Amino acid sequence: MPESLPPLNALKAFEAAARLGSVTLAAQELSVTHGAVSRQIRALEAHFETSLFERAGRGLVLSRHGRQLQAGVSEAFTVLRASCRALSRDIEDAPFTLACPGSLLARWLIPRLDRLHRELPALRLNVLASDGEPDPGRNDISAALAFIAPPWPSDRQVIEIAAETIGAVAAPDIAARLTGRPVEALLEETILETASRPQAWPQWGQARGVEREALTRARQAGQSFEHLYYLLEAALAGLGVAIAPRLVIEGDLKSGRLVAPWGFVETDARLCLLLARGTPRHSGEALAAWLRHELTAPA
Amino acid sequence: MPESLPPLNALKAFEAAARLGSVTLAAQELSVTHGAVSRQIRALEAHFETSLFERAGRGLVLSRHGRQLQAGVSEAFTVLRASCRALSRDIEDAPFTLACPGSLLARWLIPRLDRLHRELPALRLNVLASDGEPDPGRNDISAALAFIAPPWPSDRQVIEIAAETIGAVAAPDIAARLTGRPVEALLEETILETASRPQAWPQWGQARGVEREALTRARQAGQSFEHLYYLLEAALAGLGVAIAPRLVIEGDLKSGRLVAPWGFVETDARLCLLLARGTPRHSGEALAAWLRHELTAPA
DNA sequence: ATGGTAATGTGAGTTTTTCTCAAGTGTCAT
DNA sequence: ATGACACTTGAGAAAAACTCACATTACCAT
Repeated sequence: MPESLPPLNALKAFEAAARLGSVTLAAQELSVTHGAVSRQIRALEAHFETSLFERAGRGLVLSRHGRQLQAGVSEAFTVLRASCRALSRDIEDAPFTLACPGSLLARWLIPRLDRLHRELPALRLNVLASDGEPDPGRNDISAALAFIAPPWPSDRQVIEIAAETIGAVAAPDIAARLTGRPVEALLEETILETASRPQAWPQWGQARGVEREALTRARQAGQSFEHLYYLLEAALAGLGVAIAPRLVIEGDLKSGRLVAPWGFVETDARLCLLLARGTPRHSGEALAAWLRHELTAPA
Repeated sequence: MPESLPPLNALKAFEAAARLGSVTLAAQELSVTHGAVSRQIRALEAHFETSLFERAGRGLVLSRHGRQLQAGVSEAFTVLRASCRALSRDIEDAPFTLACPGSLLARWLIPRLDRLHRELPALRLNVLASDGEPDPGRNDISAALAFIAPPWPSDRQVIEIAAETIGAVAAPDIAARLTGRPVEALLEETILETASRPQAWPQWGQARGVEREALTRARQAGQSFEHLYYLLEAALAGLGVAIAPRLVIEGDLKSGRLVAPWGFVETDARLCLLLARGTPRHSGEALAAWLRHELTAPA
């Protein structure tokens, strides 16, 4: 059972003092007072029951035992410093891998990736689509972008980016029949939704005052898709009225390929960045700041 | 300026946990609770902003970064353990060098050296005569044996062995003229003393009730020697009456070569073992215990 | 010599770190 | 399910480390 190590902080003080030949200089290097270093060295001498330095008037000189100890300790500390430094560099240089729902990735993030790379080059961002679960169990993912509703998971850091707004959207030909008419007109159309967000229509409906029962019946008569991506393709193809986060379809609204006859409502969900364990906080904050800016900018 | 070392105690906990693959086992090895080790590892992960272990259900597995760190750290700790262990061994095995006043060495210690070596073989004792200063400035001396009066030096450990007793002694032919007579008979003899203990005669005289002035005059008429060793040779040669510690002349008393007509008195001085800086306390205590035993034993 | 400077050593009190205890959570095996 | 086991975590206690101020010692220039 390897034990029998001397107090390590005392060794650190000794190593510095031995290398610099001075308690005072060692104290400066370690950012403490000389008294602290002096005490640590005494503690080490007490541990070994020997004197490590000869007190030579104004300065210190290593004793025979001190020299012997320094040989091993300085070698060990050099190794330690080198490997810790190497690890820090590797961590610093590691690419930041962001998992992102496929639809958001394709429709919102990818068009902005070039600018993101230009404005945050140090991040060395990789993106990949996370279909299904928003939570990165995989080890090589630094963070995940996802719409999640409270309560947020407590086992990883969560950075809030923006509120989610959702709305009913449809291709222009369908929308033409709805614009300007009361919300109930919706019930005459084919309702499209995703299995992953069963609360989306009810939430929107409540905010817009659609009768709950009627909406449920209309949904049952409509169609459900596995992913938001397919839902949006269906809406674009004119199959019916879909419910979708504004963010994802922003481009489609602008180009006129989709229209939201009754606008958008805010939900309790938020667009969040979920940091994986061990992802540097500042990297996550940098990305979050960029995302926020990009969302509020007129662009 | 080499700095940028992670917290060393956290590294120690990490090293043990990585080597043993378990927080609990590491805690046992380090003699702390598993909670403490867990925290230290978290601190290290926070330092590097990465996760060093994958929490694999019931146990821990090193992550990629953890493995990278372990490589360097375990090497460094191996070096550290080896060199500290080597130093401890060297210190443990180092011979114990005792400085001792020449007269005490020759007349008391040397006759007992053989037994001392036999009874304390682990001490690996060397002895050398320290003429003059009782204080070992020399680096290769582990301890010094000396009669010293309070106050004792505060800058080194002092172990008290026994009270000093001194007495007036003379060769048998002189002593024959004194034995049985009052102390004042002393004043008619040649007084011998050492320059190194000018207080010896006055102390003895006061205890025995000799008039101070008369004694001072007698001393001025007598002879002073540089060392106790010469003083005793003079006494043995019948040059006069000497004052000497009982311990030093014990052998001479026993053999009848010296006689103490009025016995011995205790002084405020003590036979002490002065430990040099860095001498293991237990070595000093062992020697002191042996010396005490030898002094009180009938032998 | 004498005073100035520069270094280490140390006593007392405070701050910071680390540890323990106890409860919480998740996993595995029966 | 249930118990055993292992890691995590919050709060308070214990221990270590640090700072401050002063003491001590040696060197050096005047």
